[in-house]
Amino acid sequence: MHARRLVKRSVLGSRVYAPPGPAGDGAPLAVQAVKQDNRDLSTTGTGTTTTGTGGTGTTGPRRNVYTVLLKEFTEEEVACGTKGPLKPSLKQNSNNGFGKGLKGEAGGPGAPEEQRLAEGKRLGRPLDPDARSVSLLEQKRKVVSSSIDVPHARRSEEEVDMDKVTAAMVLTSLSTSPLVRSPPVKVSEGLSGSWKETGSTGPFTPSSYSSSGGYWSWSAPSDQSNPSTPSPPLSADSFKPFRVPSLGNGGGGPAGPEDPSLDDQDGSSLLFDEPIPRKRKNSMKVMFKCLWKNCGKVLSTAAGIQRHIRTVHLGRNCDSDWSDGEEDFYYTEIKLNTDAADGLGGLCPALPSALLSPPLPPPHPPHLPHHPAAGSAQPCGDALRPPTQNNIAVAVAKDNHGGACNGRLGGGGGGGGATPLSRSAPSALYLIHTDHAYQATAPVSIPSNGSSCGGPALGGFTPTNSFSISWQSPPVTFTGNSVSPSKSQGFSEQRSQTIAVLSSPPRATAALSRKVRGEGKKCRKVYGMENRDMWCTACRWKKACQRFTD
DNA sequence: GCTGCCGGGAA
DNA sequence: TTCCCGGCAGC
Repeated sequence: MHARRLVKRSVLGSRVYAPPGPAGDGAPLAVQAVKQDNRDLSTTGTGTTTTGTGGTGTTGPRRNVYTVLLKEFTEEEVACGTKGPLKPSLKQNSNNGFGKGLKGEAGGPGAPEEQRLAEGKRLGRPLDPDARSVSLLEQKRKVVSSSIDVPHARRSEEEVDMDKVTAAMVLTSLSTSPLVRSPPVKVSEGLSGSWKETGSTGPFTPSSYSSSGGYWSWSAPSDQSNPSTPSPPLSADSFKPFRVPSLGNGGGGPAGPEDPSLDDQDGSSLLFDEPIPRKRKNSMKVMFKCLWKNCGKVLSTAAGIQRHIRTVHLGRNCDSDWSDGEEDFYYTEIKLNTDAADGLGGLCPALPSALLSPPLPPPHPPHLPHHPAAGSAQPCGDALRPPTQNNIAVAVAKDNHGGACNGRLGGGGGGGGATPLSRSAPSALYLIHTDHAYQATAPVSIPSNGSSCGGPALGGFTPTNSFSISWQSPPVTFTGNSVSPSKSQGFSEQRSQTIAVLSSPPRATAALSRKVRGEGKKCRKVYGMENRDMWCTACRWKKACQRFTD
């Protein structure tokens, strides 16, 4: 059971980007497992990433150690799949679907075994702990490591990048997101098994928005194939923070904790186990906006926007509903707050109006992958690679962050969401949900490290920034570069002013304005308590005497 | 402790 | 708007 969980959580087969640097300039990496019999766990130092994987608990006295390696592949290897370890998965999966890919890979001698193993686990049957386990592990290793998602036969660089991004995000989620503690079990499975099948036959249940399956979703129901995960099925909403790739509003970073905002309500609730107010959720209307340059078309359904992108921008056959998910990166989700009472008025206080006032830059549709400005606007993002056609990660991250603070904030900089809709609709902003308590008293501190990271998207929140808002306690902290240089100044200045106003002690002003106590005779003294009815009205009311003013 | 009066609630 | 009162602050 545990072993299986580990396997499922394994990143084997995932492709990730190495951080920009001398060694790995974003070169695609594949996580592979190398079996090393009888090796001590502590000696697995060959790989970039090491981890003791499953099997240690079921292999008996003889321990097999698997070293997870990050292997590098050239663009050609990844994109063409003509050679190298990735080839099998590419070929096998090129028939549109992980599940199929998995099966294809497992089509060998190990497939039935794997299936039986799964079934056996499902039925709670004990497994044969001996050689069978070993072979199973090897098979599993094969299956997992080779089942790298290859969405479709049409294997363009963009698609490759999408996979990379997905893998990277998964890894990020696994390592950083507390939320992933339980859901993550599905990650590798999703990647290796049923991602692309979510829409149709796979065990995965497509999230409410995943009409195309272009983005990965964890909204897998209680994983029918894996009873070992007690986690209850999460609602589609609960996964919003994770569906970043397709959600422009998405909160923050690639996964979870960093992203506060937008989906804050969801994200925070997930992070802090706070129930999500139904009211707000119901008041949010979701729209989908095309991010294609100079387009900005807004549709009410994901399918519609995808079709739009597919046909209008990608020039694909409109008759075909087939989608490889590419469209997902060209539109963003916009939440419109339809609840007037809880809408802008309620939210604005959280973000001082001054913050919202900065002149909006000219509409600049955040054209994700193609937008040159985006890259120039965010020179820093270690997690972000230069804005090349390949770099969908940038788009995703930007999109998410823009969403995080979305709206006008997000609409800002380099490629934010300064689209007509985002500007006209207060919605984006809404993504920063606040509690009134916080609004009222919150001492707001915005420690900005003032790095060169001029925020592109709206505020320029980058994955490396930490943006945290506590909805429970007044202190609200914004850490990291939240805005672009030019904008940040105005932003911070105005903000500080606002803060000053907010924090100004009422008492102090009251003391200054408090009427100096009159030393003269007052009605009370003159008439005494007995003749109170002779007092002036003010005196009777304990107000400043109007009769004997000083 | 007395007194002036601000802030705010109730009618 | 009027009436009333809790509570703060000066003395």
